[in-house]
Amino acid sequence: MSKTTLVSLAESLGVSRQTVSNVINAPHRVKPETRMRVQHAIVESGYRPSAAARQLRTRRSMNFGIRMMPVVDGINGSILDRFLHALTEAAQEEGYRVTLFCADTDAGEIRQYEELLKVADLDGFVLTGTHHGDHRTAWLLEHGIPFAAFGRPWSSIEDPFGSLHPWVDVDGGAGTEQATRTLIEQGHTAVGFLGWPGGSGAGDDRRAGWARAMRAAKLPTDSLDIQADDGVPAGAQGAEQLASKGATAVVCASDSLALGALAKLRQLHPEQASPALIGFDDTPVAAAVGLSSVSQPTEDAARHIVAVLAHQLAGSSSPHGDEEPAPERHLLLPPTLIQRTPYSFSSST
Amino acid sequence: MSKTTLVSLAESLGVSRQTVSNVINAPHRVKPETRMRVQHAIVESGYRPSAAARQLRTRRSMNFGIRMMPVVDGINGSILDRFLHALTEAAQEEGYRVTLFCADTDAGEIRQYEELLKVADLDGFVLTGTHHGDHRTAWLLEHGIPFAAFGRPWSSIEDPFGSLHPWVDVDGGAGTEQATRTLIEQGHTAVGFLGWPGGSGAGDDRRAGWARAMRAAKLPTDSLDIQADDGVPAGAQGAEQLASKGATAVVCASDSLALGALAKLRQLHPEQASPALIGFDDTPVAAAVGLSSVSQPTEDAARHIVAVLAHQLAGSSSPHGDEEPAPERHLLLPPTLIQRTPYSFSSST
DNA sequence: TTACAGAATATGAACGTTCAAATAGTGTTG
DNA sequence: CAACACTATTTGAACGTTCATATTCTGTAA
Repeated sequence: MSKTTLVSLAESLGVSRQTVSNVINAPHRVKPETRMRVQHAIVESGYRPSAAARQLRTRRSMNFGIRMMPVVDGINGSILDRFLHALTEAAQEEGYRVTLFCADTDAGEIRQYEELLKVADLDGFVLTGTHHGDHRTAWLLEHGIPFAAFGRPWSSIEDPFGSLHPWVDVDGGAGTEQATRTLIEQGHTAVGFLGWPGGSGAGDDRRAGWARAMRAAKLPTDSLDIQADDGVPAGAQGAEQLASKGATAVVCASDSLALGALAKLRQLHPEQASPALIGFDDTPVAAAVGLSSVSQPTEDAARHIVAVLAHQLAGSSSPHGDEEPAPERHLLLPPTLIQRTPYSFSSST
Repeated sequence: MSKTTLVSLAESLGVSRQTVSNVINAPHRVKPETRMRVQHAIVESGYRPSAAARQLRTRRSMNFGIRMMPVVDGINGSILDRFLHALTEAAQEEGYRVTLFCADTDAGEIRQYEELLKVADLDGFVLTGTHHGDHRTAWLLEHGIPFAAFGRPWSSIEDPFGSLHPWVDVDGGAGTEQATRTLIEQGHTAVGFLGWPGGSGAGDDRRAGWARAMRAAKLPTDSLDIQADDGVPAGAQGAEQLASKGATAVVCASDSLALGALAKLRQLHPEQASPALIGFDDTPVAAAVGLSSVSQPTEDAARHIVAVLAHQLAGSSSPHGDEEPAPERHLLLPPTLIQRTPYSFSSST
């Protein structure tokens, strides 16, 4: 039971290796009858073409890379898990594999690109955590390396849809806007926003969504906008400030902040079991404590990223008539508001 | 600036390809003078050997696979992030790459093994989530595929150190034991255990640690042992039961359970800002809410797994005198108790 | 029947590396 | 100085594909 190869399989069938190869890569070139016969033998023998040999010849590895960011907070980073899983799954379905790599900085990431392109012949990359002044996209574009980003090109945010590279992102602003609107509809007139200091792209976007909803309802936003570094303690502190300014409801830029706010609001208003509070990212923690949160369609985003990347890769090798319709190169997905009632831990449970 | 290859580099130096190859793979065979010259040229040109060509010839890909488990809870799963990051980093340092793959079931995982071995020529695998009646290890052993597991072989738990395959695990029992002891030293005599239903390997192990500490202190364990499915609500419920049985402190099998317990205990004893409570896994949530927790040395585990796997892979190709001392094939790492004071969210913050 | 076009299949070469074996170089020794 | 034992370097072949081209087959028209 030695290894099946193109040649050994061809010999045992009395055809040439190229015919077997064609059955796999260009079935239309083979007479239906032979094709069937070969296909049957392929299944029978469990033959799989060697990626290495194929890669050596075609210079394509059917493999793309994604960087593991250094673990920071983890509470928000945990959505990466879902993303990575969905990405791997989608890639697998399209016949691609996902290779991980580490880098501490963007510069380090670029160095890894060079390395991986030469050594492993990666076909492309998936970028996450795009930000202002991101050098990675420029480098990749310049070198003509296929890639797709999870995150808008914040550097040229005036016209993200005119961007040269494909990206997929979640419309955070629409999420906070909806969250705010929901709270307003529930009767709140002083909805505070608890977000990060300005300058962080995603953070500003989420803040803008809140402001839009407030303006649309002709409600004042003055002094209801708190800037706090991400984290539970800062969330508690911010919630306290907002409460003192008269806010009766709070929209947060992250679940970490919301978690702190939840604890603080409960402390301030013990009579009120379910504070009017909405977090962001729908992390496991939010689900765990029953916190309403804006949920990003991570799976959809991952799937689309793979689609865009795969289309780009396939397109470059066979520039003839398109079979598949080209997936959108720039896609802004709407998030979903997950409404929950915080667990009251009442004795009746 | 066309691609540098072994041949092009050799030509420009006036040596043969094999000499350059030797400088890379067996430097001792090359005269120091030539070696220097070649090494310099390699750096100069930024030459990197093609993984595909190498793999085709040597049948080794310097690549191992790890499965992305379906996302379940997430609150505990988030330690996977840290593990994966550390694994990738360690692998990278040893010259290996990490390929992800998905499977819903163990059987699916085995199917992927077959596929990946044939197609991508993966050199080995890292297993996570070992459990009773795990078929994966048997399959891999049977087929002679190198692998290392994160998790003891629970199926043959009588003699884990006699196991045929290498594994690394964290001594959960030692963790809960230490946690319990710490609480006892603080004066508690009725320390409850809030864990999962029996039969889950890791869960039983953690329960046993608690029981050991209690027995050692000659304290009764009757009715202080609660079995609950993982999750925040179940944690709250369990904590309430324990409180009604007179427990003044609680050790939990997971942070999810502890999080629920924390909320419940605060509700039951509002005067007591910091309930005597210890969780497990030191997840980001625990850090966020200031919950004491047993921390697994995930990074060390990952690093050791890579070491064992790399040693196994290197060993099989060069069975001569060992340079590196062989890393332990079976390793039980002690966890660390991280003590924290739950955030009180007091106005003074 | 012959010639010819088009479909179907087969053959040689190449991708970039390492292995195995051959050749050239360098002292050492009788 | 010839024979030898090493060390250092080179050469041919092979890994398993796909590309480009060549060959064979089949049917149709002259």
